[in-house]
Amino acid sequence: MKKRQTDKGDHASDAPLVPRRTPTQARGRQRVDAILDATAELLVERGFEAVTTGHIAERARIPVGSIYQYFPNKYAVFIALATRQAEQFGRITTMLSRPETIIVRWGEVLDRLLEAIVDYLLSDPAIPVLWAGLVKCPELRLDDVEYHAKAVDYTFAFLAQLLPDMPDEKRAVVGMTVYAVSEALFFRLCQESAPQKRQLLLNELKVLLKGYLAYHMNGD
Amino acid sequence: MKKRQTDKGDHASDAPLVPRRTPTQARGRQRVDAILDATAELLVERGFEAVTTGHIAERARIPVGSIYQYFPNKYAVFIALATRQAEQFGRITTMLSRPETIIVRWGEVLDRLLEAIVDYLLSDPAIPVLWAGLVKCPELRLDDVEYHAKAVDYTFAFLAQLLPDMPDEKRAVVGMTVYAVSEALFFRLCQESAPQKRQLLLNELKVLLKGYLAYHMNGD
Amino acid sequence: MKKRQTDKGDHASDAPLVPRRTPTQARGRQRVDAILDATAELLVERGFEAVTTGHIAERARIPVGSIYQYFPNKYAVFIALATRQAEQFGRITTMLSRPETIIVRWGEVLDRLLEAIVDYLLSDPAIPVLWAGLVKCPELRLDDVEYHAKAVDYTFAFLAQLLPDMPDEKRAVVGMTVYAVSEALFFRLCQESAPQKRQLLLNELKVLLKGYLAYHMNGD
Amino acid sequence: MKKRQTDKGDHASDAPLVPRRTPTQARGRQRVDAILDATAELLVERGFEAVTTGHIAERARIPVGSIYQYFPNKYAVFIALATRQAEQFGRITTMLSRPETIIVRWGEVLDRLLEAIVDYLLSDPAIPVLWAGLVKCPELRLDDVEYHAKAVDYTFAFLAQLLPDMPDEKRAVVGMTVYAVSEALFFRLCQESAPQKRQLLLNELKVLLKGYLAYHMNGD
DNA sequence: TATGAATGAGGGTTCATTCAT
DNA sequence: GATGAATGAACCCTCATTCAT
Repeated sequence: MKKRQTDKGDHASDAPLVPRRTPTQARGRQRVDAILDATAELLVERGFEAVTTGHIAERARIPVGSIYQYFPNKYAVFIALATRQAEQFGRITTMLSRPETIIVRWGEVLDRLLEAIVDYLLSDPAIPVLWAGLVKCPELRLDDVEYHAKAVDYTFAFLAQLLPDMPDEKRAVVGMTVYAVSEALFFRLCQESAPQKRQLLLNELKVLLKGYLAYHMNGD
Repeated sequence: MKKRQTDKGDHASDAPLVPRRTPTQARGRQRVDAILDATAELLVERGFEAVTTGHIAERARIPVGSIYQYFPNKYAVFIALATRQAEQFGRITTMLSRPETIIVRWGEVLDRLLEAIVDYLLSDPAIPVLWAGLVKCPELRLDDVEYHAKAVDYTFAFLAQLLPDMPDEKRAVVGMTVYAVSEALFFRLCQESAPQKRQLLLNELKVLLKGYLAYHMNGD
Repeated sequence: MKKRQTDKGDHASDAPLVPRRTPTQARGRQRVDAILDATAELLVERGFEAVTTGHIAERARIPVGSIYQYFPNKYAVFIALATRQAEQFGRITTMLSRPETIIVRWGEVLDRLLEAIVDYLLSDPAIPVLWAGLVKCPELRLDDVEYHAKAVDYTFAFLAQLLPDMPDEKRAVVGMTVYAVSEALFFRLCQESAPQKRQLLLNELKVLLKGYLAYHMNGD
Repeated sequence: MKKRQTDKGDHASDAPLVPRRTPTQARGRQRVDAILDATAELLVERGFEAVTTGHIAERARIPVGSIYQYFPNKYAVFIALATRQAEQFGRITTMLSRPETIIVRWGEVLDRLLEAIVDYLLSDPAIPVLWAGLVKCPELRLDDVEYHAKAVDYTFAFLAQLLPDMPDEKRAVVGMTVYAVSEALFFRLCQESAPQKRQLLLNELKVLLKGYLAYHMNGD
C-alpha cells in the first residue's frame, strides 16, 4: 500500500523514463557518467536482471539517493545508458545511408552497414546485454529504447529506398522480418568469443539478408 | 541454490536441474502434473519473471514444500515443464523428417515443418513464454532446455541431409543461423494476435529460409 | 515502478485489509498475538505515525517477513489490533442496550454507557491512540475500523429507540453529532492523566449529551 | 530536528518553531509568502502528511535551501501558515465579542460567532486541513498552533463573561468541553461537501452548545 | 512422507536537512 | 545571502528455500 501520493511528476514511481534533470555543471555530469559507467560494468558482470540500484551506487561510489537525483527510477538509468550508447549507433547508420549509393550498390552498402553494426556492438560488451535486456523488459515500452527505435527507423528507411514500389503493409512485414533476423543473429554473434566464428556468422547474415532482399526486389 | 540474488556473479545453479525423483506412485504423478499445469497457467497470466513458488503451490493446491519434494528448485520446475511441452515438439519433427522425402521435395517439407511448429507454438500460449524465458535465464544453461536441445538437434539433422557435402564446421554455422533466425521469427509471430499477420510472417520465414538454404545447396 | 504484478490477492499491496490467514495452531496464534501486542506497545510509546513494520518485528522478536505471513500489509496489522480491541467494546454496548430499560431511564443508561466506554478506553492506552490514528488514516476506509463501525451502529441503534418518531435523515444528523462530540471528548479525556479531571470531563459529556438529546425528545 | 523518524521517542522539536527571521526586505517577504501560499495549495491537493519540503520549494519556485533561510524546519512552515491564517480568525472573534452584548443576548452572539467561524473555515480549504493536521502532529506542541491558542483564549474569554461566578477550575473544564466539541463538529462540517448538510450540522452545534451553556448558567 | 510457517537479506525508493559553492 | 546537489538511514514489502513438526 502506497502512501497515497496524488499524481505529481516529481519524485514519483510512474514517472516518465527520461532523466530527472540534465546536469549542466561539471560535477553533475561526472556523477551521471559514473552512474552510467557503473551500470554498464554491472550489466556485463551480472547480467541485466541482477543489476540493482544498490550495486550501481556502490560501484559508482555514490549514495543511492544520488541516483534518484538524476533518474526517476532504475529503468530510467538503463534507458539513459541505452541512449548514450545509441548515439554512436545513430552515427553509423546516418553515415552509411547516402541514398544515391544505396540502390546501385545496395549489397555493398548492406555489407558495410552490417560490419559497422558488429563493430559497434563489440565496441562495448554492455551494449548487447542492455539491448537484449531492455527489449524484453516488461517494465517499459520498446519506444523508450533508443537503439531499438533507431534501428527500426533505419531499417524501414533503408527498405523504403530499396523497395519503393512495394505496398507499405507488405514492406512493414519485410521490415519486421529483416529487423528480427538481424537482431537475433547480432546477439548470437556477440555471445561468440572467437573472432573467426563471429566472422562466419556475420557472413551468413549477409548472405541471408541479401538473398531475402533480392527475392523481394525481383518481382513478387 | 542461492537465496534470491546473492552478491555473487555465479549464474549457475548448485543443484542439477533434473527432477529430484520421478514419482512412481499415482499421487506423485498427479502432483507433478498439477505443479506443471499451474506453472503453465501462471506463465501466461503473469509472465516468466513474475512466477513464484508461492503462486505455483497455491494454484496447484499443494503446499510449497511439496514442490521441493519433486524438484530441487524453481528452475527445475520450468525445465520440467519445458520437457513436457517439448515431447509434442519432438513428435512433430520426428514425423516430418522422413529422409527419403527430404531431399527431393525439401522445400515442401520445410514448409510443412514450419507450419507444424507454428501450430505447436500456438497450441499452448505457455510454450513461447516459457521458451523465451528460459533462453535468456542466467540461472541455467541452454542445454537444460529441452526444446532448445531438440530444435538444435533437429536443425542439424535436417541440414545433414540437405547439405551432406558441406564440411561439418560450416554446417554448424549454417545451422546456428537457421536456428537463430527461425527462433526469432517464431517468437515475434507468437506475439502477434492477428492470424493474418502471423500468416504473413510465416511466409516471410519460409521465403527467407528457402532462399538461404538454396544458396548453400547450389555450390558455395 | 513496480514489478508489474498482475492483480492477485495473495501477497499484494492493495490487498484487502483482513488478516492473510487466521492461525489455528498454537504457535501461529502466539505470533499473531505477539505482533499485536508489540504494535499496541509501540503505538503508546511512539504514536501512530511512527510505528513501522521494522519496529513491530523487533519488539515482537520475530523477523519482518513473519508479519507478512499473517497480514498483507502494515495497515492490516492496525486493523487487526483494532478488531481485537473492539471485541470488548462490542460487549459493553451489547450489554447496556437492553431496549426495555433504554427509554424509561435512558439518562441512566446513557450514564452507565459513557462510564463503561471510558473504562474501556482507559483499560488499554493503545486503544485511543489507535482509534484516533485509524480514523484519520488516509490509507484506509473508516468501515475497516471495527470500533468506528460498532460505535456508529450503536449510536444509531440507541437513537432509533430514543427518537423513534424523528425522520431518518434528521436522526442521521443527530447521530453524527452525538458521535462526533462523544469521540472528541473521549479522546481528550484519555489524554488527561489526572483521574479527577477525567471524571469532570466525563460529567460534562453526560450533561452535554443528555441536554442535547432531551431537547430532541421534547418536540422539535 | 531529526532526519525522518529516528529511533527515539522524542516528539518534540529541537529548534524553536518560530520563523528564523522576519524578512524585512521586499524579496524576503515575497518569498515567505510564496512558501506559505505553496504550502496551502499543497495541503489541499495532497493532504497534510504528503506535503514535503521538496514540493513546497518546487511550487513556490524557489530552491529548497531558501525555505531553511526563513524557517528552521518543515513544521515551522506549517506553524507560520497557521499563524497567517489565524489572523483573520482573530479578527472574527475580536469583532464579535463586545462584552456588553454578550450577556444579554449571548445566544445570538454565539450563533453569529459559530456562523462566522464556519464561513472562515470554508473561506480557504487549506485551513481545516492544516488545523487538523497540526492538532494531531506529534512533532509539535499545541501551543504553537496559532488558531488553537486563539480559539482557546477566546473560548475562555467568552465563558468568563458568560459564567462569571463559576470557579475558574470548573470553567476550565467547561471551556475544554465547549472547545473540543466545537472543533470536532467544525471538522466534520468542513468535510461535508453539500451546503445544506453543513447547515444542518451547524444547527446542531448551536443547539448543543446553547443547551449546554444554559445548563451551566442556571444554577449548578 | 508431508507440511507450511519461518526466515532475513535484499529489493526499489523517499526526503528533511546540510553545506560547499 | 542564495543555491540545490548530496546524503544515507529508513521505509514497506518479497520470496526461494528450509526444517521442525
